[in-house]
Amino acid sequence: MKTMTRGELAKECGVNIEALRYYEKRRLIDPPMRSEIGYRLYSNEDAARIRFIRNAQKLGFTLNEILELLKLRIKKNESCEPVLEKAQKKLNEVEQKIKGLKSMKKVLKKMIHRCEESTLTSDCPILGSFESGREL
Amino acid sequence: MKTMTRGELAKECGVNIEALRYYEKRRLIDPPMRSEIGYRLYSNEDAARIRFIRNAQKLGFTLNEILELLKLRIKKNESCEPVLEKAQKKLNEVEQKIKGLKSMKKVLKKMIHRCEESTLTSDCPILGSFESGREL
DNA sequence: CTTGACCCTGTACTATGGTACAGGGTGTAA
DNA sequence: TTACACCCTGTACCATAGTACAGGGTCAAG
Repeated sequence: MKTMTRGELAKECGVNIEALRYYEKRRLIDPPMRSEIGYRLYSNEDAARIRFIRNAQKLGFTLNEILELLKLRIKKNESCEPVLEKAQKKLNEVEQKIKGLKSMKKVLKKMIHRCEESTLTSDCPILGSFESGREL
Repeated sequence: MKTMTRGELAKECGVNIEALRYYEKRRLIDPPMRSEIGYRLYSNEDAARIRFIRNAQKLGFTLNEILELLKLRIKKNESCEPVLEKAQKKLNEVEQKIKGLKSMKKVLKKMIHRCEESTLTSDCPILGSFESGREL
């Protein structure tokens, strides 16, 4: 199995090298293997995890929430129930977020549309459409 | 026009009273009118703004980004161009976020589905589907 | 055989987004 | 008229999520 050092992984995932140590401390990634002289050796799975973390953060999840997401898996001979429940809850959250973003998208599109239609010298009739909040 | 005090607005929007002062300092809301004895008097538009801010935060926008969103409007006799450009950029961001959330939703749904299908004593075949990150 | 580019640990500092007083004013209700 | 619930300002503190050293080890190239 191919392994990476901390610097390599940081580069590959576009994160600061110190963030990797921080994620380890926060238990978002397992303590990686170590080389003979004590260097961390990361796997491709670690890289996938880091990318997952960054993606989820951009979508508005906190590190604690991401930890919960990452723990959502079933071990052999254990009941699915608790995982199912959490997955259901997360699914709801995700659907709410999508809904919110879709409203935002709609308003932005309307705005762009109106901008493009009006001539540059006339005023755009958008004032008040966004901050009214009624559409979110 | 009906006005609200700080406490009333905070209650209505479900935010801490001090957050309102903070948003004012960060220029996310305009300095509100004051009563004779110096109390802040907020309008319904202020309330809408506060709700917008909270919504946008849940969707992963920072206060600076939200400020940009809120500034996206066209004043009379000004060119649409710069606003159009920013709106376009924001639209892209929003669409990316939706895409990411949809992937997450797909994985969660698959998980829930598999959980529901399997009997409680058998193992769920999910191990590794999520943290691989390939689906995001 | 030392210089440079990595890595290690521990600890301190930072930015963002609040939250919590302290010390003081106002206005109504008992 | 005083007690209480509000409001004001300023400033200090807090959690989260990093980021940046300091002080030290390893190893390959010049």
